[in-house]
Amino acid sequence: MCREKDLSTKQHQSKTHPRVFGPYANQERPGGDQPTSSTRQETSVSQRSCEITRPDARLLFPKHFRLLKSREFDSVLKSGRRMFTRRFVLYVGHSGKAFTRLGLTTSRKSGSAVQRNRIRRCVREAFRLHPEWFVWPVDLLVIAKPATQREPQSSEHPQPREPIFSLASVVAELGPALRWYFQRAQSSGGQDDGRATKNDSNNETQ
RNA sequence: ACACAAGAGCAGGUGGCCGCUGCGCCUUUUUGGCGGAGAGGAAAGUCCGAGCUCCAUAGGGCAAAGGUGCUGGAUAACGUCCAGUGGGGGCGACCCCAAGGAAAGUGCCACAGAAAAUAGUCUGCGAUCCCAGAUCUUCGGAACUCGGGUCGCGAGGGUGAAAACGUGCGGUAAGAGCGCACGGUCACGGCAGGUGACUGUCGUGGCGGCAAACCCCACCUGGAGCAAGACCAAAUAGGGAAGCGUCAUGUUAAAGCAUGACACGGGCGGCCCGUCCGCGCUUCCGGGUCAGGUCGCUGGAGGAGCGUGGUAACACGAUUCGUAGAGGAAUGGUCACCGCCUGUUUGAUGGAGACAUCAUGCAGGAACAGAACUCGGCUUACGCGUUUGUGUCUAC
RNA sequence: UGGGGCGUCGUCAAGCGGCAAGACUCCGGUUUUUGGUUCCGGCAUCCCAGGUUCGAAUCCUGGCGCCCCAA
Repeated sequence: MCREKDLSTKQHQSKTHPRVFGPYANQERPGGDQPTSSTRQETSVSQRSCEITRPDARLLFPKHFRLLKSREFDSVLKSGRRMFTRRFVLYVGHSGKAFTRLGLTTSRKSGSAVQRNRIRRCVREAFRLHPEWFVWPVDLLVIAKPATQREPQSSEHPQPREPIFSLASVVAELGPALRWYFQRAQSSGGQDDGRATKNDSNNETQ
């Protein structure tokens, strides 16, 4: 756990976001193909400006697109693939429905009620504006990290105004992670490797 | 100009696009469209008081536990608010006070100090006696010093946060509230004022502090809380409600009826009175649990201005307004413009200058903080401008 | 949401009005050729702010933080 955190912070300081997940792919498949090199360079920041004023598609987010029940949360937590970013922990599991559902968890350690509302709204808006992230329907669970772990290099920054949540920062953080997930799952032969990836990730964390 | 005190207030605005949750209407009855609404002064902390809901009687008495504590009023109620009394702080505007009882009782007051509370004696003051010394002597003694014994005293020194009311005079062998005058404070009584706390005055008597130490006095408090609770559906599993206590005697063929006696255990979150329940049988069919749904769920001790009454809190009257209801938890994201503040560039005006005002460009900032049943308060967090008042300085 | 409990040195903690014990750690010194051990010394805003008291870690009030429980 702490080893991965050190890895992610070090990668973040070098400002190469998509390479955060590089070591995992190499470790799991030592002699395999690497198809992610061609699409690694395109980032979601360039697509963001045109998507806001896109007039052709309605980007709705009704209630049944969300995870509502406790056992739905438990099933995603038990059988989903776990990923880490700088401020979130992601669980991606199989959706039984024809659409992608989103679940959010912000504990009391991640800030006051105003900050928790801010985190949920930003993540929900990023989920709503980017349906092209999801190649097939999944159940996505986003857990916010505590405020102390969220900003590991805050002592080096003199200004305390830096860790404010904005939509652009959330999109820049979640987009590459989900794109890497779908590319790797597609290359390994479809959606049936949820168990295997979960076991692999557990082996890596130890 | 600076520093402060009190009061009332606001919580940047407008528009475009894309979204979320209720409500109403129309189509469809999966859904879609239109209209309109959508966080706060503290929504927070959960510190008090209530509404509302349930709990086997919330019925009485005693006790325990907890809370409150100057007076009068306001209020549904309050530990809240208003007005006053007393005390304290500040030069002042003004602010603060859990502010009953130490004369009901118990207890404590470390260290220091003689003594920390029925006063007492380390240094002391004084009287008297004894011993010794030296001086004077009319040889009888006189007065003094040192030491010791007895008695009286509560003044001075020193200690301490606090030393047995303070100061002055009298008084005495020495002294002492021992007496007197003035003053402080407390209790009681009289008179005057006030609804009252209390104030003024006179008289009598007294004089350590601590009750946010135990306690005493007066008053108040049943408990749990909307995840309370009600209904519906499904599954699981066997229980739930109502009636009947026992014995003896009398009567009766019996059942039954009447009278009398008696019993244990448990419940009513302590005890007593009081009251309810029991084992088994009979009759009836509903009952419990659960992040399933619906209701509870927002119109209420509601707000605004006006009039009347009241010093005020507040009350009354009529008018007017319509004001969030989520449930893994909505009330948002983004862009543009305007407005505010700070820093800075340039220009203009005023001025000797410092600097001030206006215009313009750039950069940055805009606090504390998110309803979970609802109200009345308290406390805490925090940005801004404004009104009134006080003090100091400078100028006229 | 509701109900409980606790904050004392870097850590574990005692102390319930009168000098803040102790153990481990750390720092400085001593012993030793050196290290360890031993010995000596040091290191506290008693979570914060007010109040009661002569005097507060303790008593009272209000905040802040942490932990636990019920669903």
